[in-house]
Amino acid sequence: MSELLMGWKRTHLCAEPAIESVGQEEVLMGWVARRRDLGALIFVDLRDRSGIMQIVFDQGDLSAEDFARAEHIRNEFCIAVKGQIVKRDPETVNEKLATGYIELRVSEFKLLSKSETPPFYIEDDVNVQEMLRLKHRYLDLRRPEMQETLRLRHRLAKATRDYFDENGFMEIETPMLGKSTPEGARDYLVPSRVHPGAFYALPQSPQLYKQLLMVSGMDRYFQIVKCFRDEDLRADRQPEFTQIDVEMSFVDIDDVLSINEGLIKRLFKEGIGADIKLPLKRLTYKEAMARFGSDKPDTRFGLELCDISDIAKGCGFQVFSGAVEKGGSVRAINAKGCVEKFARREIDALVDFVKIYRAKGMAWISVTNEGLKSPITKFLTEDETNAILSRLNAEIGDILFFIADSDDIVFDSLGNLRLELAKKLDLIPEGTFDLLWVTEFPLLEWDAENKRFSAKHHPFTSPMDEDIPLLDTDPGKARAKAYDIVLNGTEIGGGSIRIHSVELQEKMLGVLGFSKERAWQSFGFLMEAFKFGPPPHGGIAYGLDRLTMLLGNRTSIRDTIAFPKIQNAACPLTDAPGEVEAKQLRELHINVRN
RNA sequence: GGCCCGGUAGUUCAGUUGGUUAGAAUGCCAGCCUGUCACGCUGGAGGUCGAGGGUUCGAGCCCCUUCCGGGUCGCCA
Repeated sequence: MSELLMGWKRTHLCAEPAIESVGQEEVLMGWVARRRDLGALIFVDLRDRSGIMQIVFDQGDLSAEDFARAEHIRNEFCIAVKGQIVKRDPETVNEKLATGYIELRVSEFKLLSKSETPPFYIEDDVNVQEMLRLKHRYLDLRRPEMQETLRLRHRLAKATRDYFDENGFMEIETPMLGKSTPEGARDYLVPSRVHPGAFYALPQSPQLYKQLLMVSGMDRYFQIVKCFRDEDLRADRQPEFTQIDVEMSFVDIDDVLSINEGLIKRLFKEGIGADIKLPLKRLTYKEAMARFGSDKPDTRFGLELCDISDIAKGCGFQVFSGAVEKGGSVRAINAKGCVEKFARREIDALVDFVKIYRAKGMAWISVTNEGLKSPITKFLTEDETNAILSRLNAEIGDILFFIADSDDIVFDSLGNLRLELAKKLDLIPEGTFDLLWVTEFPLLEWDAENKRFSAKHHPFTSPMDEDIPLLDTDPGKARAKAYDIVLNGTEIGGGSIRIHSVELQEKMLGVLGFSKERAWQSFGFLMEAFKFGPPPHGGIAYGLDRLTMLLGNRTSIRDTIAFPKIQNAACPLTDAPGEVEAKQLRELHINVRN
């Protein structure tokens, strides 16, 4: 028995005693959340991970010496109290507290440890700079809402393990120290002491290992696993993050989607008690882009995009006709009833907004009861204008916004304008969960900087069967057996059916600009394995942090991670990364330039 | 790497056209108080205005540089 506890044993968590416990002697341990000192009577809100119990120090119940000690208790002191659970008088019941109809009258207490005055109050509406919370993360994590978020995360992880276990999946660990491969994000590198000048890479995902496990006949694999990407951070992006990684053999797209819909249903149920209807909606990539300007569309509201390229094609407005001639398009959004809501100032602000997404400008037409107001109608014939109005179902009070450019810029800027408008117009319903699959992604995208194709998903993604011939003729047109799952406009997971033949894998790498030699140098171990009876296989990976963020209704991924990094990838609590001793560097054969 | 926003008591903020000793709330400390629950009352302490430089008789405020934090574009297969 611990010296410090002197034989005391905790009988309950703070919020556990209920009305049935009245009359019993209990021992609670926890932190002082608040103290109300009325002189000869002191109330303390005692907090632990279960919640709060009000405890009462009454001068009459304690020795003079003990009561004097109680007067020195301060916030965040860690204490143990022994006493009787009593029912509160009806007029002193606190409805706001789950335990508000009872309290503990202290007969004895122990100070387990003192606390300095905390730099911020430990409560849910904390309202301090996040940096301060992160420097004292151990205090931040005492806050009930942080504890609940981590509990949610735990429930999601547990539901994942239960679900996959019940469905014949096995959790298998894969190496953290792997091989750096070209393609994809920047790797975190780990120098090898034994191999001078050689480096391991921390995994960006266990992709290749899980494919090898399929070749091994593991059939159904999953893993909740840390992954690492050395790229710039965002509110929803951390350099180390956790994936729910899944792979299955002898499957095609529908098999993967259906087993994963089961997982999604389970996660929502056990995570937040929500019922999700199956099957989930599906949109092809093409349709998602055309209607929403995004491959992760938020379909909780309208404001869909409308293609007017055919009308704009030969029109007198050079910006419109030119964009179409160069192979781009002209598309528009009808902001219903916005004439009253947006003054010229706000319209100009929206024109600036789309420039973030490389749009060179944005045309607009206000349909007012005094006629059309627009900087562009003077370049259009009456027929063209009418055709546009009619295509967009324009009515008095509407503002139409137009982007003319290459398709990627049109989609990106209008897609984001759509989200911005929805925010401004308050069109997004709170508390609803909008889930859908986006399918038939393009296999490749053109990398203009390096003048070559790169894989939209990754180089191991299978083309759709009917598009395989396109690899030889028009690779840019080939669609992939790839799918993303989208929740409220955020991608929460993505995957694909993989290539499982040496020939197709070689061809794919060839399209990506790999010589046969370099392909084998980089991915030979995978293709070598494919020589030995690889099963058809595919899978998916989810971002557990993001999923927790969305289900927990948090705005930052950092709130779902116990010890997150800040924007410059440092840890404010430990000050990582830090310098190391010269000896360590010498052993690793590393010279650091200053 | 680019763009935007921010940095003033422990904390959250205010600070007028550049003008006296930089304020408020809360927290903290002390005293009083037996039914509070954001307890109350009285009193007190607490500031490198992120840092450096400049303009000025005078800078929290204007200018330049820089550091730090957040958001975002690029980037993130």
